[in-house]
Amino acid sequence: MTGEQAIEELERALQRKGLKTTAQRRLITEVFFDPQFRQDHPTVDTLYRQVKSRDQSVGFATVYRTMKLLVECGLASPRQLHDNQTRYEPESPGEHHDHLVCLDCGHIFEFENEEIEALQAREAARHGFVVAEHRMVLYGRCQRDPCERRAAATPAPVDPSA
Amino acid sequence: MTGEQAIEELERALQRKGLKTTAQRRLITEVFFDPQFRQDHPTVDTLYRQVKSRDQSVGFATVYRTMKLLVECGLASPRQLHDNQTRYEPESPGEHHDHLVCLDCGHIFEFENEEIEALQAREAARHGFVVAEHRMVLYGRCQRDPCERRAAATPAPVDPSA
DNA sequence: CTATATGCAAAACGTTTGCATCCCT
DNA sequence: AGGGATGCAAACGTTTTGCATATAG
Repeated sequence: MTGEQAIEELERALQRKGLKTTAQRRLITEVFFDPQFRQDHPTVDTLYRQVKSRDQSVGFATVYRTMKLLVECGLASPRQLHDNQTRYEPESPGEHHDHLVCLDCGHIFEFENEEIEALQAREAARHGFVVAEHRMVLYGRCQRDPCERRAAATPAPVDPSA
Repeated sequence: MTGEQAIEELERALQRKGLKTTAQRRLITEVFFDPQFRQDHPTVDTLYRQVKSRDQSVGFATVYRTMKLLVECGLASPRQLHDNQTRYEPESPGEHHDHLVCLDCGHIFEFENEEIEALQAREAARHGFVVAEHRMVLYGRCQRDPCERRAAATPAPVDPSA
């Protein structure tokens, strides 16, 4: 979904809920759906800085409130990955993916595996559950260039338990 | 592992590290390994209150520090489940399990599924990863008595994204 | 015009840390 | 005796909230 499409969808959702379309909401949505963030799982702080650079007057709280709003509208999903900050990613309805986090460089990969999801559903059923959603994060070491070099030298900066 | 066994193991680990056995560490470990907590995934706050009820003088920071210590000694594992509080569970070496959280009553079940873990490893390998650890939480609805009744009546108190 | 949204600052939250004191070893 | 451990309170980083003001519908 492009930024423009996202803004349109947001406006439709706002109208449905009787809420207002504002310049801030449009701007934050546009920044969030910017191609540079598509794989980036930005934190609110990151988004705030990006937004601020385009409109100095936007406040912190507005970014927090707008991201919550995007979640409610189904346009974003919050994720708790490797640190204690909430990260957001654009949501494409019907699609689901999980995460692979590199313990050395912190890089985040995405994957989707229907076989695993089927087994999750079966396991849940064994306990009398119906799965509504799930979170799965695998922690390991990636083979990207900066990371391989770093792996030998410095200690892991990522705490998987955090 | 019983509380007594845990304390013994802790003392061995402390000695190995040149650290000190104290009444507080023993008490916190004993409380944490109390049968009432075995399935409970207590937060630091819960543990603190339990500990405090047995020894009024124990401080908050000591519970935090001791839980971190237990993690280092391999006696506890921190978990981020459905809220923003770190929960701890007793660790039995070599064993791993994942969690199933009821969206209605917040009850936490545990499960283990080697088939899923094998698929996770394969998926990671596909991306050039070796999995060091993983977190998997399934959110759904359980069939316990209070929960089934509640499901129809009140909204879900658990936020899976938190 | 009115309800909603905003920006700011202050509060809240879970957690960590500095420091004087205490107490295992 | 001495280094680690404790309790307290203050600091921390992230997120939420109260409130006066601004603005969309």
